[in-house]
Amino acid sequence: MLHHLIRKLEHFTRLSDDDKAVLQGLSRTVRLLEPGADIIREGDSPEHVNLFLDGWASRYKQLEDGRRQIMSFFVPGDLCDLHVFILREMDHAIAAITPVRLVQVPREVLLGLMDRHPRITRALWWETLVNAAIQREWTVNLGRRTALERLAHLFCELFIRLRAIGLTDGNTCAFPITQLELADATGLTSVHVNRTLKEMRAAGLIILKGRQLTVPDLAALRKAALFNPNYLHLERDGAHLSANA
Amino acid sequence: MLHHLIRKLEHFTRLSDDDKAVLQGLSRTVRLLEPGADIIREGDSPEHVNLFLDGWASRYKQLEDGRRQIMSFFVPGDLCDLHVFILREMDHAIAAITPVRLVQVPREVLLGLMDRHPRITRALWWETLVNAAIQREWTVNLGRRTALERLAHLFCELFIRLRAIGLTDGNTCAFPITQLELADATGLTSVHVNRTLKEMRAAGLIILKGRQLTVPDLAALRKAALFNPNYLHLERDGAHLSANA
DNA sequence: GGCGGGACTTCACACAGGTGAGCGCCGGCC
DNA sequence: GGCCGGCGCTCACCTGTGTGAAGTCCCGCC
Repeated sequence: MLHHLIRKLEHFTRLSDDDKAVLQGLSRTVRLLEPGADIIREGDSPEHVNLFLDGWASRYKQLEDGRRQIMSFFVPGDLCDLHVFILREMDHAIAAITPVRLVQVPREVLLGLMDRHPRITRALWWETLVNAAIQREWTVNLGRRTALERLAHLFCELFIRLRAIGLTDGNTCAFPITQLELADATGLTSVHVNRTLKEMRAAGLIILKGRQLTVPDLAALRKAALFNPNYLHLERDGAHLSANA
Repeated sequence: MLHHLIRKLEHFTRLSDDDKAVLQGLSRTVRLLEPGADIIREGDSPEHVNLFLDGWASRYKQLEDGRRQIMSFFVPGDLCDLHVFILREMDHAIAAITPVRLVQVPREVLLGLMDRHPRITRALWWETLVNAAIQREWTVNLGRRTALERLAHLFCELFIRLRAIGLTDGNTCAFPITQLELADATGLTSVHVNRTLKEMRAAGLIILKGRQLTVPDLAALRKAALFNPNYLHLERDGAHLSANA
């Protein structure tokens, strides 16, 4: 059930069989959500940490006048925010993009786990730090990259994140994001996203069709995006995972 | 020495005298930096957690072609990243804006503290969550706000953060940021920042002169920025701090 | 197998913000 | 007390991206 999370954490550290069993033990109280459903709303009181098993979701904020910004995407194996329950209320919302299957980890379970399993705790800290780094990189993306670079960067990031958990097939992966959502994530309009995708397709940078993304030449896409993967803090392409790669 | 951090944490929870003494005990190995000096560089291996006692600093990234984005500002009482030392290398740099005085907290000290002082630990988690929320808000700022709104939002945020640690004087605070730095933080050019500041001054939203910011009407500035302070997760304007406000 | 709605695509036009350059002020330094 | 460099400020012009609207495609549903 939790193989995506485990596989991701193993990019940072080796986990013992016991560690893995403990993590697997988290998977009670599974929650299912339909596309478009809110997982949590602004103003709600966070009670547990959400862990995504399957499906994609987005974290977003909406300004009073309707302008919307997606602040991050969740893919399988992602954790919401370690310790969110410390906060009194959510300052943003999270919505399912595709059908989503997630585990709600109660605070006591999480705290107990962090109390007793130092290796897992360190791995979860790593996860937290990487998420912060991703958020910072998005800041750079929105602040200083052009439309084409922004989109290329997002494609690179998501492709590599998915590859790290084994959800790519060669140079292809699922990509269930609409152009409107891409616009809300990159600070553009859907019209301009459309124009720019056209340009990227013409340049042979991506093939994007039927909720599937193909990256014919990752190096070229990286270059177009000024993409530097260091902020994901993966051990060089999962070197120590080569056994089961 | 650490009153800014303590004052900030007390917006989240009451700390015992013992807790405060423990925090004060952190202040060894103080480091001094000149304006412009790098506190840590991209590629460096983080060895300890930096805690800012005095002065302002910025976290930034530079693209290959020189475009620069400031991803956050550090003010007194701010912590760099709890547990950074878990990562092998920095994915960005941090530079002093003014003369900076900071404490380098070694990993063992920090881990020991988090082992023995649950209340402090919870407060530090809160700090971490708030920093993540600030980073997300910057994403919204860059993605969906206009130039004037972005600047107004930044002024609101910094004013309120400074007020939370007692570094405002009425509706005035220190503001040692150049227009170029403002541009790098808001994803604009310095020319356009200048234009926009002119407009904001004309509208009576701010008085900015000689490294000092005055906010004649915070409510008006908030409105202009579409600013919602919920993401800072401060107890309503330091309600429980009223004793020493 | 037709209908409806969401997603994608395109167009003509508008404007926020970028570009490159130049000037003046001010404070630090020899 | 003069020089120098950083910062603030302005200008004329340019362009990347937004706006509003409309048409098409495709898939799920009755």
